Amino acid sequence: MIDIRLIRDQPDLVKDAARKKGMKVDIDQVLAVDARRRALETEFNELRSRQNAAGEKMAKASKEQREAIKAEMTPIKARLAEIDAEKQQVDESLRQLMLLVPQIPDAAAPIGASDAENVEVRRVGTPRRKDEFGFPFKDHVELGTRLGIIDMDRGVKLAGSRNYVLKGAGAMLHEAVLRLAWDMMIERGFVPMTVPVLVLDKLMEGTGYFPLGRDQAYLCERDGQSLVGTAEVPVTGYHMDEILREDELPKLYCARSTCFRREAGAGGKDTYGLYRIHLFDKIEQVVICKAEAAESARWHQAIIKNATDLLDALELPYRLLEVCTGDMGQGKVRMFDIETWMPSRNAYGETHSASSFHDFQSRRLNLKYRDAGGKIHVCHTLNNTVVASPRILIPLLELNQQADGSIRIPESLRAYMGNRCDIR
RNA sequence: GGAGAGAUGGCCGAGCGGCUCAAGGCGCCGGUCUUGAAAACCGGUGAUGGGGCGACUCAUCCGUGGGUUCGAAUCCCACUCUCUCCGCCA
Repeated sequence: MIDIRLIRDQPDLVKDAARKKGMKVDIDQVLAVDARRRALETEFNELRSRQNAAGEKMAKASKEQREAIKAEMTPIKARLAEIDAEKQQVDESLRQLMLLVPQIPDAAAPIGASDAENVEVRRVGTPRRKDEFGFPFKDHVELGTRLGIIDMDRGVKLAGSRNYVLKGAGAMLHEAVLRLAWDMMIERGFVPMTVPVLVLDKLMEGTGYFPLGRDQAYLCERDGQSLVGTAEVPVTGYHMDEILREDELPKLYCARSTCFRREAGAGGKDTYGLYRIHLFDKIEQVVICKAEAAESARWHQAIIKNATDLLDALELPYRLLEVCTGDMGQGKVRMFDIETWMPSRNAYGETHSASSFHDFQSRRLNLKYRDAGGKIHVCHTLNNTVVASPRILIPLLELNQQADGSIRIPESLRAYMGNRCDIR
């Protein structure tokens, strides 16, 4: 949600944003409905004012006067009922329209139509191609299956396509990367939380996943709840409907959650292995900060660094991409993806996504703060993956494979793996 | 799942059809007093939307949504949530 006053004052700016993001939204319709809403409100307020005045007189009126006032109020009452009915409809349709309006992308964000136009910022580490291992390369599925730590077939047997089972050292490695990330974030001052993963729809709407991303979520419609695709939803929504004090900002949170994604529309894309799956676990970092672009931008860099530091600790090669307007999504001002090198794909694959929303989520969530002078502002929010597993196991297993099919465990993970140095 | 109680401003809490434009207290802010602080005393202190350059002004908000009424925090209905007891249970 953006400030409706911005649409009133600079409709072209908003139309331009929609164009850059490749979104269809009728801004003129928004303006028309908004104008109607205000007209109704003005009339309503006027009549209500008269009704209130009549009510005061009524309290100390004689019997005859009362009858006169009643008669006078009858048509006003009827008109108020009419206005109220129309206003409810208009309010709701305005709300629905506003939920579709995009956030204005940052001027620095590359303009483009799809992920093909994302811009590489930098590469860190040296990618190794399949033929550079000095022995026959095996992908993560083959490695994991041979070692008995990944079981794709039984995952599908239990839960259908895009499901899997990790066992033994595979389950341990999954847990190890999450623990490493968890401990690192706590050390950096982020407050760890456990949060609900089945949340009310208004939280999905508040964080911007509904209505446009509704088909990506598993719905529990009977209960008005949905399974989250990321802990970002409950963590960012944690302070919903609150007015925080400026001196308690920024709020730095991290949470682990299981993430549920329908992957609707993915069709037959990425059906192989642990890449695109319906369920995974993730440590997510969320920042709620003051409504200042520079402050937001600083935190954006900080949460990106948290993620790249983790990848460095895992000894994985990656690249940082700035996501273009057409690929960044409705709510975002600016967005960076981190892609980690995955030899089996012979490419970098997305493992992290760092987004800055400015006030987009906070407006939907009614999340504000009061500054020292008592003035109220809408917060800014940001989030980024710290680590998502098992996707991260793809490069971790593939890049650490050894000639005999065993897996070397990076040093940073060994403490979480019973001090083992390898999986064999 | 069964029975009962409750939901009021940042917090506690009164109000149970029209002097409530929500009492009182706490907290917070400002002032007086004081060497300074505390205490005491005085004053102020919500959100949202509309209108106005502005001092302002109008409306809405007492869990949510309906209803009764000239008028609802107050009466009626439904729902949600919280607490207590019982049952079940990781």
